[in-house]
Amino acid sequence: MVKKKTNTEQRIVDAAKEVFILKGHDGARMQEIADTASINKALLHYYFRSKDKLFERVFHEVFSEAFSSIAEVIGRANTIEELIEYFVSYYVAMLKSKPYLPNFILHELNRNPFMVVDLIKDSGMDKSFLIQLLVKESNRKDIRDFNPVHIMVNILSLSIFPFVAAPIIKGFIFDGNKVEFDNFIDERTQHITSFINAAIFKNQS
Amino acid sequence: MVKKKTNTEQRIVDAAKEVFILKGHDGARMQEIADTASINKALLHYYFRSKDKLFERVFHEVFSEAFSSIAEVIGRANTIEELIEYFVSYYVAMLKSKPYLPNFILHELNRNPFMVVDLIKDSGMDKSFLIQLLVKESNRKDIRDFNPVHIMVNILSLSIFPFVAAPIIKGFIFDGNKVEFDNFIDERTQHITSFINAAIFKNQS
DNA sequence: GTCTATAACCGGATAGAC
DNA sequence: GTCTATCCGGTTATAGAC
Repeated sequence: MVKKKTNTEQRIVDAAKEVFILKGHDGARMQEIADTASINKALLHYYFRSKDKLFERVFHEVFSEAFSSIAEVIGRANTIEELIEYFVSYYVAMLKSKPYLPNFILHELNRNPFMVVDLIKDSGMDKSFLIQLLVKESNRKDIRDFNPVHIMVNILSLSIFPFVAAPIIKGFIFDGNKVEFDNFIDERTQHITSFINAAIFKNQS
Repeated sequence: MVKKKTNTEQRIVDAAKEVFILKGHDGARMQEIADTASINKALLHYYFRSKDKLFERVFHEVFSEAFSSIAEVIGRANTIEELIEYFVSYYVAMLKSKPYLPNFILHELNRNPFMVVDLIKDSGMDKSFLIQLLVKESNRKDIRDFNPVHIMVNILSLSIFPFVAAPIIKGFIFDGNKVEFDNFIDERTQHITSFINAAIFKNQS
């Protein structure tokens, strides 16, 4: 049986998550984390030896929040239609509830690319299954001739990028109007799936 | 006539650009910038009063490298086909030569969202022209019924995101093979334009 | 303008009492 | 486990000679 984590330890991790997400690894201050957790700096070092160790813990937790169930979602798909639908609806819904995720991960991707890529490889996401499915489906008569890798990148781009660029879309396109932006996000799953389907299927009017 | 900038000043800005892009605002060190420019720290403060002032100068320069000609490119478009072609080919080519740009700007977008959005507004990019063109074109009989804002965001997403996520695509999809990744980028302009065209135009086989 | 030396400060980490 | 007090290295910024 897993030993129950102390209350303080979780409080620290939660506070660290908040500050690291807001300020990034380099911008975050141990003092601010301590203040947010309502404890003192020394205690941070008692639970986690260093800032880097604390960050590592936070990153792993945040990362698995994002990727723990994606492999299973993909695995259920038998056709490209299902893959698109499952993938997009899962990603957009998940990012709607955790909009900070893409920037947090991309930030670390720049500081430490190999570590992040290794984490993705270990996440259970089955690349060969994905490629196999896409290659098989690309032979269908009703589907246009596209490179499966581009299709995969397109699905990711259309789902994730609006969250990465959210302040620009909100500020520039919607003049800071939060309601209009939220509407836009709510329409997004439906729009992306029909947009991609229109692109890859032949003979639709 | 504009006074010619001293050699040293430009050397500092170039060095700062390099370091800030690589390490980000918070991760960059004035010492490293000085070393890169082959001068000493004191001289940095002689030319620019503080780290923040130097960063501001660098950011403005990098930003205008990215956006100075985009407004003119968009302005030449009369139809949605032209808009897509001009926009995608300009962006992908520009990002191919400056792949660091998206992350640098997105990083600052998190630190300072309003400043970045204000810069975009002042960049001469004519939002109403863009919307007007898209709305007009969306009435065409040969075009599917799509929300113009989503189309605009799609064009941006498909063009920019692969550069943002480059280490993941390179590392995870292409197993670190740089040549395959470069090929992928070279195919990208062509792929995106035909993908978007297939999505928005009716009755294509 | 450019340098060396140093001030002033900040932030991560530790010592040691309770 | 939790606290206060403090250390110590590193970083921005300045003083002052040349």
